[in-house]
Amino acid sequence: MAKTTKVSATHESSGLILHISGLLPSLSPAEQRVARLVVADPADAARRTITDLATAAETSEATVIRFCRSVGMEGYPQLRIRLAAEAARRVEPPDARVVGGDIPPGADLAQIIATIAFNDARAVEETAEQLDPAVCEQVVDAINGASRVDIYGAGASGFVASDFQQKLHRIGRIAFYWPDVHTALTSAALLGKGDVAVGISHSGTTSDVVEVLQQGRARGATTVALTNFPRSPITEVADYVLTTAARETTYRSGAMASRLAQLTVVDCLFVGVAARNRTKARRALEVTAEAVQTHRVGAARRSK
Amino acid sequence: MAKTTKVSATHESSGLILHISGLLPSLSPAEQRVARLVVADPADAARRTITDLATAAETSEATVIRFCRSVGMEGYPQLRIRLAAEAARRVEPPDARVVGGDIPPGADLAQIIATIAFNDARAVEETAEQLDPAVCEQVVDAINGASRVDIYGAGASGFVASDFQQKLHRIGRIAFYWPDVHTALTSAALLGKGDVAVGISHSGTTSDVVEVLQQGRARGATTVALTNFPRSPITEVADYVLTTAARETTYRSGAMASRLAQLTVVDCLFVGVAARNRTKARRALEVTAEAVQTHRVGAARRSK
DNA sequence: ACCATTCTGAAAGTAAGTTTCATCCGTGGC
DNA sequence: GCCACGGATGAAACTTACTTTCAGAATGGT
Repeated sequence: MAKTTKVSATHESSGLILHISGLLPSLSPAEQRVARLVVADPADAARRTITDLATAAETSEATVIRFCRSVGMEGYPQLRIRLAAEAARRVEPPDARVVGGDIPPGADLAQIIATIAFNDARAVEETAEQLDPAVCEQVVDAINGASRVDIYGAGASGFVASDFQQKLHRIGRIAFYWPDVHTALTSAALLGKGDVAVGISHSGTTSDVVEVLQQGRARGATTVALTNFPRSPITEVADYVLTTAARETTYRSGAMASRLAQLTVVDCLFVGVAARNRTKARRALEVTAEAVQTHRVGAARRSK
Repeated sequence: MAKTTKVSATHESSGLILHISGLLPSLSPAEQRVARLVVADPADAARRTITDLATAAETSEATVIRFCRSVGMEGYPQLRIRLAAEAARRVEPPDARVVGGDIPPGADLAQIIATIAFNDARAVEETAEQLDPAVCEQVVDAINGASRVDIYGAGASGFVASDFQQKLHRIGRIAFYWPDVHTALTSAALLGKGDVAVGISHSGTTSDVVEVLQQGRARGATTVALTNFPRSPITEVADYVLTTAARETTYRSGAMASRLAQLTVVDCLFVGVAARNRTKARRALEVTAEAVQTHRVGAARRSK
């Protein structure tokens, strides 16, 4: 019987729309059509009856109901009122900055900056909003109790993995990051009960990372996935799933906002772990800070 | 002639609840009972079915419908979504969270998450706000015209440097990141006019980075500094200075928010460069994306 | 006491939402 | 190439929610 994978359920009142767009790739085609309508204009969707919406999505009512269930709602009326609530909450930014939108061709730098910052900040905020503290807590506990933590990530997610490793190391936790698949597999094979393996992948489909995590799990380690898509392959080999909430654009394929969201989650876990052992962590930080002191040059008035 | 009590229709999105309490005295007793429930807890009312609400108000469904009409709604479902929307709107902003504040000792994870996300998002937004588009433009131009770009950074800033390098590389620009000081110095020594050297340092005092940037400048390269402190040593060896705006806390010495701010700036520069040569950059991105395709596992049907 | 008017809920009626099920389609095994 | 299987899908049956109708009860004026 499976180790019940606990997807951090979008919790309480907010983030449904994000949750839906995260789930989008894992939905069936007909459901995707519904989802797109809903995401495109939640307020409008809330106004429609189920039959109406089904027609607009060129599908049957049954599919709309299936869609409701897929995104974790009981039924259509429930979805409807949640959508209304969310639509009301987001008092859309007045200007024409399409959330998650592409950068218009003729954009000048000022526009580009505004758009990127807007999307990045959003991704961070929304990720935090939908992050389930309970799941985080369990992950923190796992890391805290681990004799060793392995962190995996490829490409852009590799930087995040590396960053996490370095952070844990600075507070005296034994953590590793393996940029190379083979070494990573070897390392994962040596994990055991009480150890923790963290896999980071924006898409959740990076086979290398999934494989390594799988390996770790097979050895009895507690596995954690950090991804943007709660139903992606990586979540199937994870005991705990933490999701980011970045709506990526086409042009910014590097998954830019996603990276920031990942870092935010990493920071939260890090502070969580550090907070568990406050004095020790602080000492460790001070010592490591001192270690690089000689590589600093004078001046720089620290703003307090 | 019936006195069609046409109450000035509550207009558009807001004020329904107020409107209802205004009309309350003019309603019939049974309707008043309904109204009181609704006003007392709109969100709760929105969750109930008409039968449920009728029972709670000790009356019949018919009366609830009459109530809907009395307050200017078409029917119960309409009332329901309006109530949901209003209830959602009236949630106050996330209380006084000290900007840049430390994490309080007794904090639980939910608080930690909120604080970190808040600070991170602020750092990103504020960085974008104070970023000078004109300077960015010049930096973008310099990078765009460079035959080679060197990027330097140590510690946490090293990840950012590395990230920037990888991004530029993905769109076909020749860029390097040197994690090691000696190699970096060697590389910097080989820079020439028309090349660009970028130094990243949160504090602006990392001697390794400053030295290398200095070296690059001496060789005639255009130098760019990315730091949080506009008066720090690194700015003295830079032709262009880009600043982040992160207010760091004491405990979070890892300069967590700063890193996100740096990444945002990097993203802006990157998109700026990419936008200069749109089709070529897009092609390059597509090619590199394809290159990793075989390392993805199925499932997650990507929409379109 | 009587009628007119309004209020009210039961019950009938209609529309919305939900379930079931047969069919279809693509995939993988033989 | 064929077949079995499983998921996806919509038609139709079904259930529940919502709306209307209507007759009785309450009120209030004469």
